[in-house]
Amino acid sequence: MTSQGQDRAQAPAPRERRTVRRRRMHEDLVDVLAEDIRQGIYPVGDPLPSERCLMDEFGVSRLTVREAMAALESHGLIETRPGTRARVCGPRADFLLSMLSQAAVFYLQQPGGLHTFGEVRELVETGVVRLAAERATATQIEELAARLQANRDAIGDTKIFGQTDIEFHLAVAQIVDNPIISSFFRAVEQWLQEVRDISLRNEGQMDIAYAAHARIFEAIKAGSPDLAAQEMRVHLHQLATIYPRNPDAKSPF
Amino acid sequence: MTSQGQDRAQAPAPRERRTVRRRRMHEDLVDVLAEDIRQGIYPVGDPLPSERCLMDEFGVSRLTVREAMAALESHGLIETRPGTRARVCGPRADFLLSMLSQAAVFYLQQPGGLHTFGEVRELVETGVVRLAAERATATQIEELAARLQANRDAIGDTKIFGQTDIEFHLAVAQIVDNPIISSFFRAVEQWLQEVRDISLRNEGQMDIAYAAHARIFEAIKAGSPDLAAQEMRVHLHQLATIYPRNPDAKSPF
DNA sequence: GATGGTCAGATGGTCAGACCAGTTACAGAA
DNA sequence: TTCTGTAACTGGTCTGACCATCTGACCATC
Repeated sequence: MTSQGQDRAQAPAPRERRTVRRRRMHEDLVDVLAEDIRQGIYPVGDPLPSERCLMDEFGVSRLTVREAMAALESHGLIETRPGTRARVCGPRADFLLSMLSQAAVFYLQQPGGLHTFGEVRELVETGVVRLAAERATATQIEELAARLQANRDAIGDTKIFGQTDIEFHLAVAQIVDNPIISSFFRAVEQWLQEVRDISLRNEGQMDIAYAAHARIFEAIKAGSPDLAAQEMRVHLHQLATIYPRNPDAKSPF
Repeated sequence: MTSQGQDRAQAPAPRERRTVRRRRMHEDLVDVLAEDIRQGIYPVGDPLPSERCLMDEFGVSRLTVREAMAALESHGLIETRPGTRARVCGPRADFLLSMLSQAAVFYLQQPGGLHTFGEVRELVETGVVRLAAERATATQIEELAARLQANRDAIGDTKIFGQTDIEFHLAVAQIVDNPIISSFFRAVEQWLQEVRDISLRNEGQMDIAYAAHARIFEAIKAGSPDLAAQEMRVHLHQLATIYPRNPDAKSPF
């Protein structure tokens, strides 16, 4: 018996539930095993006890054990494969990245999300160029110059220009050499690409964007944090003025 | 039969697996249902089809359906309760907060995590005070003054001083009125508390911290973003110099 | 001694059926 | 019209089973 279409009438916003959600059997198991992992009883790379052993040890069904293992895997603590026992995995950057991406999408989809997110982006990018201006080595400035040149060469081709635009910003971020900042940039990379694809359709926008990048580059090269931040802020504000007011916020994945 | 202690010999870092993990049955179901939710086929608040209906519809066992539902719930897309069908829930801020907290813990636990995270914190807090200095209303400045006074009154009591210290920083952040920034602060709040509990044991540190807060307050009151950022930077650098070099990074939860 | 093939045992993945506890809707009585 | 009891539907957990995958031991060959 299928129930497609069932109960899909328009409903008002759901009233908050008042019953307390009862704790489930496998949740206790999740807590115990997560704590064992945290305490190093199962170091990274070690296998966990098998499902059948855990069901014996905790006196629950194998299904309950499997639900706990699934929860641990969804938290990124373990990974399972057929035929071998689950293994503890260290917190993986790619897992965190996907979580950050989901968080980014969440905020973008909220009312005013574009503004909210844009504000944070400005805060991060102006802070990043400050640090870049303080720290850039001669080699890094050469690398940045190459990115800038590629950006210039791409004028006229919306797709490639957008790509080199992002690569320029990423190269600035990489000067700071901070994994959290790099993760932030990667988390929003696809969304930024889509935003630029839209923005760059404006007449003459590639020239304007390139000119802003050139000024940012000069400020970093000159070792002027305040100037670099100011130029980045002007650049982002200009982008905000041409970006459509209320576009559909697109998911980066 | 238990297997405690089994296979726990020291092992080198595990070599990355090369076998391709086979796609599981319930993963297809997760994709389909997640897409239905994204497309609005099941709006927020609507119940999903029952487990028994989904097993009929997709020709899989009820256990496989339950695994898919568990995965959707761990992604924060639905919530389940005994006796009623699972319901779609909108992305919840608390869910995102816990994800940000996990990300924060991840980066803190990496080698050099304290430095990496401190750098990002400085970037965020200096950016936030700049915006606060630009935007603070008279009412907000009064509120901030009250937080500062509470901070001053707490000198001598490590616990309360730490609490008021964080409240001062949070009040600055709230001037910016950006939910992402507020979430960031809340995500690292408990960890910050623990850090301060350690820092404030240093002789005279409460007086130093209060004095820095007072200078930050004056800069915000004077509407001087550059000065506010500079005072915040000095404050955070001073904290970094007295904080133990390689403490155990503690989980905020 | 190194290598390749085979096999048994251990493992996870999925299934079917069952039972229990919680929730909801409906029919009948007051 | 309202209230109550009950049936139906729901999720949570269990047991036993079978299938596919992986690993280690063993043996034959070079």
